[in-house]
Amino acid sequence: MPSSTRRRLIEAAVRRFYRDGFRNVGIDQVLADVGISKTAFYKHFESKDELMLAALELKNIWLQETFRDMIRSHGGPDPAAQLRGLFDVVERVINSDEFQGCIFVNVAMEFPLAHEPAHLAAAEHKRAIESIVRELATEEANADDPAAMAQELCLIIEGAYVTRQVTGDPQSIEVARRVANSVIAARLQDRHGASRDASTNISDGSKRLLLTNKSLSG
Amino acid sequence: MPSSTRRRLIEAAVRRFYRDGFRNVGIDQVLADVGISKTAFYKHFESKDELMLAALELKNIWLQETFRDMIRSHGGPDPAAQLRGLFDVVERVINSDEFQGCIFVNVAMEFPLAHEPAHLAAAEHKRAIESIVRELATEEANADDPAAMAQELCLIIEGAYVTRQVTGDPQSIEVARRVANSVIAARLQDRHGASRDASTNISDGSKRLLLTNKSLSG
DNA sequence: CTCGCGGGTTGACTTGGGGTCAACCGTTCG
DNA sequence: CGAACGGTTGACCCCAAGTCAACCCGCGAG
Repeated sequence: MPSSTRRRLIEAAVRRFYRDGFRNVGIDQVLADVGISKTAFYKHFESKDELMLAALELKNIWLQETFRDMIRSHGGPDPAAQLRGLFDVVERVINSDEFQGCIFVNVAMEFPLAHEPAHLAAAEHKRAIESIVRELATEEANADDPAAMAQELCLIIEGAYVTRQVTGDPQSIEVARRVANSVIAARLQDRHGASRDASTNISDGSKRLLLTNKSLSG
Repeated sequence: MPSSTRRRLIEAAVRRFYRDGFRNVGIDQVLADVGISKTAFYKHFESKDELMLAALELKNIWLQETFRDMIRSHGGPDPAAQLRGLFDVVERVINSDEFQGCIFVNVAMEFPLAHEPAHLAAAEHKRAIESIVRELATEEANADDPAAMAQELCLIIEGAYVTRQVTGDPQSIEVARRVANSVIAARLQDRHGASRDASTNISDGSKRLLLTNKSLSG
């Protein structure tokens, strides 16, 4: 059993590191959150870096599950609407109270060199998300090239995250939706009457999700 | 006159901070590059933060100029090709030897809180780039909504930068081009025969730029 | 019962980076 | 000449990461 203290450390670390950035957070702050001494900490983790990696791991599986669940819960017959529903998920993430960008992008920027463990974790996470989107495109839509569409949608999602985070502009989801609609329209076969509404600004799924809206992070 | 030493400090700072991240770089490394003592440094700058801000300022004007120049030098009669030419610039940036993402995004991620000076500088830079793109869309193309198109293209560019930086995938420019082509096709009036080639994968301007390809950073 | 062990404590310590300070040096320019 | 400028050295402070020794407590097994 991973000793509930370890868990609590990881969770506190996620919160702190995500909000303030890894290098900006002293280990002491995390320790204060958990109510533990430094010496005790180093019996659970070898280093601050290892704590961060554990935090990323947690976020990684958690986010994949959340993404999958939320997409599934948007089950509808229309493949184009399904794909657009992706951006309802992104919207929830972006509009969550504590949104500070995608934690994996953040960490990849703090550790710019590709070989660093944190950077690798970020890359792996992105691959995982892309493969979720690819599944969706393959199974549920009549796309002419699901893999290409997944790449495109993921690039748009990244753009939405980072634009929102850097500029603070809450419009970026709407921009992303418009771009996504263009891409989806271009990629989808001309069935279901879904191909020619490329520049409608607001997805029809926008209002479907009105849940708690807490504690999300891309 | 800003005392060429100051300039050299800024330039060394740009290199170091960009490659390794701000917090990862000790001031001593920058000082070693320039060949100056710590005390001397603090006669030029109040703090490491101020050095970083100066470095961002330099990059900001430099990048704006570069962007403007490179776009202008792609002057051609076809508005759609003009807009697509934007992505030749992005491609050069992304494929430059020392590409490590957009330095402004990087710094905005290292300083996630919106009120921090570095974060503000990043936001301002992005606004400036967007207004350059908006100019282009307004002057040179028959876009139905230039402002909206500028937002969309900038979001795509961000997506290309960050995807490339996080995953290391050099394909991301091609993905971005495809997405951009969809958007441009959807946004452009149906003149010049430019509207229905939305999913052609490679822009025709790709090969036009074969210059030195050194020292660019988004 | 006691021994070991897991989880925790304290306090003192080292190392490294940001940043300060005092004192000194050489060139240039009015 | 002397002030101002750009530079030096070496000692110093503070803070955060990480180490170490010593101690405490509860608990299950021999």
